[in-house]
Amino acid sequence: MKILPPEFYARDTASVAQDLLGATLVHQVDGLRRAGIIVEVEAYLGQHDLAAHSSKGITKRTGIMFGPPGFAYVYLIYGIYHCMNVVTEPEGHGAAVLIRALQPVQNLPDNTRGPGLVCKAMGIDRRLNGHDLCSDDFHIAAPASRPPVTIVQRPRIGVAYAAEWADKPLRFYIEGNPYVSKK
DNA sequence: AGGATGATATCC
DNA sequence: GATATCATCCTC
Repeated sequence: MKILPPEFYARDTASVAQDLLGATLVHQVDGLRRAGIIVEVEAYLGQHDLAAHSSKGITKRTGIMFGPPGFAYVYLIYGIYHCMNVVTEPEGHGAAVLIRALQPVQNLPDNTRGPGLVCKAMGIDRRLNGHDLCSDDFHIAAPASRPPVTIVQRPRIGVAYAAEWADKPLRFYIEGNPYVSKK
């Protein structure tokens, strides 16, 4: 297992999203290491993508999305849950990949299906917004060799407001994996 | 089908 | 300063 470097994220967002499937998200706090395999993601392409938060431009909230790749963008949704993204593409682009579901590997509860539960299970909250995802205690690691999997492509969840962008197939998941949040 | 619950953007 | 809107999840 090796920690994915910033260069990994500084590419086409849809490609990064698909390449993250099968990688392991790791978060260690107070000596407790939590880990899960990423099985479902969504790509948010940048300022022109009406479904992306960055479509509003650079604000206090979205500023991190316009920063350098390989950093975490964490926000509070519906007052209760957190969602975690990884910033992609070169600095200033405003693109990110949302982590939607994990397959538990270490110190995780059974249900990690859905972005809100992923953050709850991993102990991720707004304090990690803007955190470097290439650090020892918080990173994504790639397996030495990835087993062959079929990647399914579907429209994104919960973005019906985004006009023509609502139907774009920018949600990716591992076919047949029981930890995917929705069929 | 609807409620929880708070930050944010976008108005006045 | 007020309000409408959420990249969700749980319970009824």
